[in-house]
Amino acid sequence: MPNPLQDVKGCEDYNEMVPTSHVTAENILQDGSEATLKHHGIRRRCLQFGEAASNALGRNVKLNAASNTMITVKPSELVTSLCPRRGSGNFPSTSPKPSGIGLHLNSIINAIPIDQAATTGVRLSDSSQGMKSTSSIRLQRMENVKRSILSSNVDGRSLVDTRTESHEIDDTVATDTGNSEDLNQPPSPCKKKKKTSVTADDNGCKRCNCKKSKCLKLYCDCFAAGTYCTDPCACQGCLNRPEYVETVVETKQQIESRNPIAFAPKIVQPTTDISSHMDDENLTTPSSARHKRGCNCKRSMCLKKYCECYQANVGCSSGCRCEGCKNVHGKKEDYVAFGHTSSKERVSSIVEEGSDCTFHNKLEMVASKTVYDLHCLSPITPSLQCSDQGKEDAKSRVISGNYLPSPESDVNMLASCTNYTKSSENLHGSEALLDTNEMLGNTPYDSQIECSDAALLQLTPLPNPEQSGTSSFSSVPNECAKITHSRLSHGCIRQLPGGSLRWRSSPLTPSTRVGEAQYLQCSESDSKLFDILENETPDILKEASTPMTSVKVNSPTQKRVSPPQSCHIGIGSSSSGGLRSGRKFILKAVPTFPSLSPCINSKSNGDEDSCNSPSKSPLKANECPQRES
DNA sequence: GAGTTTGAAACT
DNA sequence: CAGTTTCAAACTC
Repeated sequence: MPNPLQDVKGCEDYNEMVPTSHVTAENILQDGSEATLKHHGIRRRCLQFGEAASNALGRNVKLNAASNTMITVKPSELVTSLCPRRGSGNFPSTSPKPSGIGLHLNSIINAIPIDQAATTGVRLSDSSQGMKSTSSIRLQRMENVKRSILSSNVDGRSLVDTRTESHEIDDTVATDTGNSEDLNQPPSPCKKKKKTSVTADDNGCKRCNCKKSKCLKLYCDCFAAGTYCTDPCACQGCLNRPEYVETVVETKQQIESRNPIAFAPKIVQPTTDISSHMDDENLTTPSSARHKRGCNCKRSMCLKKYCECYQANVGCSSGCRCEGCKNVHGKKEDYVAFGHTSSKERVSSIVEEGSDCTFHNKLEMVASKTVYDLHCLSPITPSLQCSDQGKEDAKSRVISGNYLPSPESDVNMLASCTNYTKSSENLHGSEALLDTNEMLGNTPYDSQIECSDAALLQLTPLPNPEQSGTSSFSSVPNECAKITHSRLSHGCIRQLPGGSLRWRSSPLTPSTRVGEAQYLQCSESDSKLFDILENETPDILKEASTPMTSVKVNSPTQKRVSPPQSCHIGIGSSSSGGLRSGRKFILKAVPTFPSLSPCINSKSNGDEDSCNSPSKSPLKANECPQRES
């Protein structure tokens, strides 16, 4: 049995001794080795804007457990001075943050064929067998992680880039080249990566090639995804680095002020919509996911990656303003034809349904946040989580029964995770401090898959000043995790009273209003919820005819956002409120990364197994080869 | 690898 | 809010 302490130590080293390590370590100890691994995975990925920044700042960051926030104590000392420009190599010896490359939420990730996720989900859905395989996989990963840690300690390499344990082992070369030194330094001009048509690395992780934006605009995939640029990026004059955390945060805030959902995931997954139709009849749409704002293609006919919908492997919807749409994943016309309400209609319905405009706004915010979270979760996360909770039976039952069987299961689970994440708002501050990034953003790494409940609870807000003082639950029993987890399995989306969208920190946005009461509710009827939800789900699905419950026109260009509507109430009230509103929203995670690196496999094999959903074939043909190049 | 096309993001 | 510009990815040659 792996020694939790040992792993923890590894994690700490790996994470550059981030102050949160102690807390995490405690949790890990409590949760056992598996949890440890999960933590490990999560923590690995928590070094993005938030943690990475803290790393860069080193001493300047401290944790505020009570508020679930990470406070930059001396922002003024930032970076510009600390961090020499790329190539100077004088950074504080921060270990490489987890390469931001990777699952970029906003950058839609075609990196991973949706079907891969779907495949995984199916596998998991297979209750008994699925769980077994999951267990074995996890065990193997544990070994890999341990080896990675040991290896790291020995040769001084950071573990940060161990996106996936398997990668760690398989991609020795990559690790070697991407040592901490390299990762900590912006790519020097002379070292600039050769530009290729493929912006994703072998793991499907994206990297940018920005030249003028300094990677501080949404043009930059990394920035848009809420991740720092990393060595693989070939950007020039990049300021999207931990060293420039202050600049990054400011820019981010500026952008958010302009568009609160700027950093929200672009793909949303309605739970109930025509997806079945699409899948069955057209075999072109992997899921019912839709681009939240829709595309605006004029000449590409939504058949090229210029189209964000196409790129995300989703069909166009009524929200799109494309012309001559021929999106193989679903044409806009088809979407409308299947009865989806138009964006305006959705807005109207929202207004009608809610008496409080503010409330809806919040919902929208939450939706964005939710989506954000979803992207980072790998399809198998839920099962792993379940295993940790000691409620495996119930959880697995729920998962397999309601969600996993379908290709969208991963999405659902992700959505569930969102709930979970949101629930975590109420959790212990220190626990909630970590890894929001992971949850929010790129979770391409296997480590994400291994998120434990506890790990999920460790949400790390970005260094967003606005966030401080958010959480009111300073102490959260592990029970909470379990409880929330149970909710997680149901894909219920809870509202975040916090309202405003926070970059990466959204899940942690304090939700004292909803939080406590609901939390209690859930606690009381935790076990019942499974049954209740299971029974309800079918009805809900039937009721919901409109996947995109609402559309928000919030940008100058009238881009749309789909907020979650019904589940905000939480499980406790879901039976009457959220779920039965007939509009259950499940935000679809963009097919980020194949949990177990199926993509990698696919790369080498071109195998359909890894990229295989029937619906996906067109896409596959298009993308897998490309990635190989 | 250079150049072109495209559409999102940013700006006016 | 519409039109224009900027930008970087996607694409072509």
